Amino acid sequence: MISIFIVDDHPVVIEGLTSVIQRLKGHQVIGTARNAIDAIDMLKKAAGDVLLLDIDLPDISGIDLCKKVRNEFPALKILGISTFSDRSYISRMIQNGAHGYLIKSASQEQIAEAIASVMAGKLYMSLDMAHLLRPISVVATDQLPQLTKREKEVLQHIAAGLTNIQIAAKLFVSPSTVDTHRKNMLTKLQVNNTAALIRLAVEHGLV
Amino acid sequence: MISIFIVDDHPVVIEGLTSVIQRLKGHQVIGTARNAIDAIDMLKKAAGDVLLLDIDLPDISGIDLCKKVRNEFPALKILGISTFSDRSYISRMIQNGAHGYLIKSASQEQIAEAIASVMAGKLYMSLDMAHLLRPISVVATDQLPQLTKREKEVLQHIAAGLTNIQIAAKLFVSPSTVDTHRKNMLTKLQVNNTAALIRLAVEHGLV
DNA sequence: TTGAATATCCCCTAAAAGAGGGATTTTTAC
DNA sequence: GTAAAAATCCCTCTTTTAGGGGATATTCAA
Repeated sequence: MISIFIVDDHPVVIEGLTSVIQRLKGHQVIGTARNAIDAIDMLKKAAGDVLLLDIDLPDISGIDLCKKVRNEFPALKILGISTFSDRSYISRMIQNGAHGYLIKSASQEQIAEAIASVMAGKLYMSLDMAHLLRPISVVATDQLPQLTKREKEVLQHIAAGLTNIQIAAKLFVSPSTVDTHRKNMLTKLQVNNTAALIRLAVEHGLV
Repeated sequence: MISIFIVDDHPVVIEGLTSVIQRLKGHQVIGTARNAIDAIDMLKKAAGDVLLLDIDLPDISGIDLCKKVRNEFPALKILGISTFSDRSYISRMIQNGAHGYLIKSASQEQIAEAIASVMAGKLYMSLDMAHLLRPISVVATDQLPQLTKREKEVLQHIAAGLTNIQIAAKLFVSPSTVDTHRKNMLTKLQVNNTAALIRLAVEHGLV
């Protein structure tokens, strides 16, 4: 008997998923929660085998919750769920330890298959999602020189197309400061202009 | 009986894969090729069910071959294979129609599983590869303003960190020309500096 | 064959970024 | 409590980009 816990802020979705899962042989829903705090509390009492986790939650994002759950309940398999439009979050879920991703409009068969896949220790990803994925750069992200918090902030704004002066205004610092951060990033990452910097940043998921 | 065709320029790899597959019940290797031309020729005679396709081929890249095979043999399931270091090509394979991706160091079990997955119409992706994937931008790439061939060339070089003068030297044109292309791209893509341009380009896989 | 798109080249000015340098304060970690 | 790291700020000078403008040859499709 596979025990499933559902976290989603939409009661309708919880209803729907629960009824689909109840119809599956050998599967049971052992609990549901509508926000992250409740979810953590309830999981502490009974974690089950598979967690269906919505990406949009009222308190903290499903992505952060995913990371937290992975740390506290390493045995629990996590399947991210969301509507189609949230696709840009899929991989952040996976990078934070999710074992697969399911769209809310999935069929009963797909849901069963997804659960079976993650229980078997595999990644579940529907084929129509596959083409939306592209690999991050060959150089592992964790062997990149570390950027400081402030540098990352500046980087975001550079990537958004802002100039040093605009960034300075946003961060309430002098343009000189922004310029210094920018130069330090160029040095750290061994590139010599913005184009190469942004390319590196986007390819490594820093932006 | 599942028929498998192997394309790889390394005889050792063909040997290895063949012997692994021969040991699997219900699987047979119906042909092998060491380059794309031979592969196409032989596939026309007997295509089989699954194509194990190396990314590095001497004549045309596995990625292009993948696209070609998809058009000519739509029923054939394609599993990309490569060494670990080629991971940056994985998704280009998938975007060109591959049904999964296998590393050459995969175990017999993983190979069997991959074949079974693609035969079942599913995507096969080993979990340790999953974290290397990130979704492409939410905005569909095909609804982006079209760049011309020359603009794309210039874009590549900008993304590589070259200045207009350096690009001009590479393309044997005047720096003014490069500058014009650059400005046209900024206008077309509605961004106002290089940072935003490169971000857009990388996120949409233009680079 | 003719017009639109593409590619090529030039001018100008102003703004922004890159490459050096140095310096101080504030945080953080040991 | 101290040393290292991070964040802040400033200077000069040069190179590169951005934002205007305009012009001509070529390619390509209708």
